[in-house]
Amino acid sequence: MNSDTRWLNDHEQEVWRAFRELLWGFESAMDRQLLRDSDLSGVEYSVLASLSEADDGVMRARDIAQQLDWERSRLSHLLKRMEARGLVERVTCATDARGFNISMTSAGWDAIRQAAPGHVTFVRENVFDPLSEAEREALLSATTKMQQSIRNAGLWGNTGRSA
Amino acid sequence: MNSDTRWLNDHEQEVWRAFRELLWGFESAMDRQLLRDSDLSGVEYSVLASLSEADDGVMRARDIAQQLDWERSRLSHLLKRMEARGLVERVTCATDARGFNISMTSAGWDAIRQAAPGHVTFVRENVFDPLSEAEREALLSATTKMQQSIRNAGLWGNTGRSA
DNA sequence: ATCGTTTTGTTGACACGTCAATCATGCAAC
DNA sequence: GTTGCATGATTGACGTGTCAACAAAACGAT
Repeated sequence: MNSDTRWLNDHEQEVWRAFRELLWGFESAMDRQLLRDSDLSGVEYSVLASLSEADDGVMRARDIAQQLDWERSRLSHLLKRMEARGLVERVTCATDARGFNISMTSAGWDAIRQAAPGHVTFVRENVFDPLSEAEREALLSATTKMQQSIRNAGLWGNTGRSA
Repeated sequence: MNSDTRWLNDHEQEVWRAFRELLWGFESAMDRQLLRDSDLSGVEYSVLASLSEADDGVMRARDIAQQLDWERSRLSHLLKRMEARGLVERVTCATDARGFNISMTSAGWDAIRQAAPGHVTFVRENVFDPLSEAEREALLSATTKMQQSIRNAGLWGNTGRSA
């Protein structure tokens, strides 16, 4: 991987730079919109959105982590802060004394209900509206392929292990 | 923005989910590769790459921040760590007593020279190789349009102000 | 039953980012 | 030249992520 490195030509540089810029900027723009309109951070929104898809707003911590493809410790740290903010509650689990059921409080429900429309609108206005149908399809196939390639390289996800 | 929210249909959900997954996963995979092969974090690499493009490996901190579109404080914190690691040095600036010249040490040069091939190879293998020419073009136009849209919405970059 | 392993989750140390406050310098207006 | 504002950079508080170490319960084999 030394002198036979296939460096990027000018046009590739341009594509790469645009993609890279979007990569860091999109997330932070989304967080900014969320924080501005709803006082929820992006990660908090993710957790609440997962919970809201469960029937009663209750999930095992393990399942949330798996669904979001997060490390357990990451979730644990966040839940501690969210519990302190009154968005969720940890409830000991009846069927497994190790586990916890994470339950959305009514404040959590309020927060996600209030935040969702603005979030969806952000996605619609900044992803779907600006793109042609062909571009949307290309975006899907391109992202899928890149992800698959990274997976094959063993570099995807939480430190390799599925966690 | 309430009951007239245009929610996502199933296919849009699929596109969005794939894009979102890539958004967080790509960066972290890139960081992982870099850390594994070169003991540099992604942000450290960015700074060193910027510096390496200046003739002598010296830039004003302000210019680095501008080029990377970072907040000054972010750069300042990072430079403190990088200086502690011996990758760069802060040198007082002759022409402006407020400013600092950031200068790459020889250890910094070594690090970036050692890391660059693996990084470029990562990009080549996980972005360009898996995509068709049409997909590469669509990726460029799609990312450009999304970014432009976010800019128009006033949500791009460091807290709005150009910093 | 007990031993070893896996699963579930927490904790602490540290890297990293944002925000608001601070401080000194440059600079322009008067 | 001093007043006022913009610029360059740092700091501290705090939210966030990773990693490694840990503890306790569950489970599977014997």
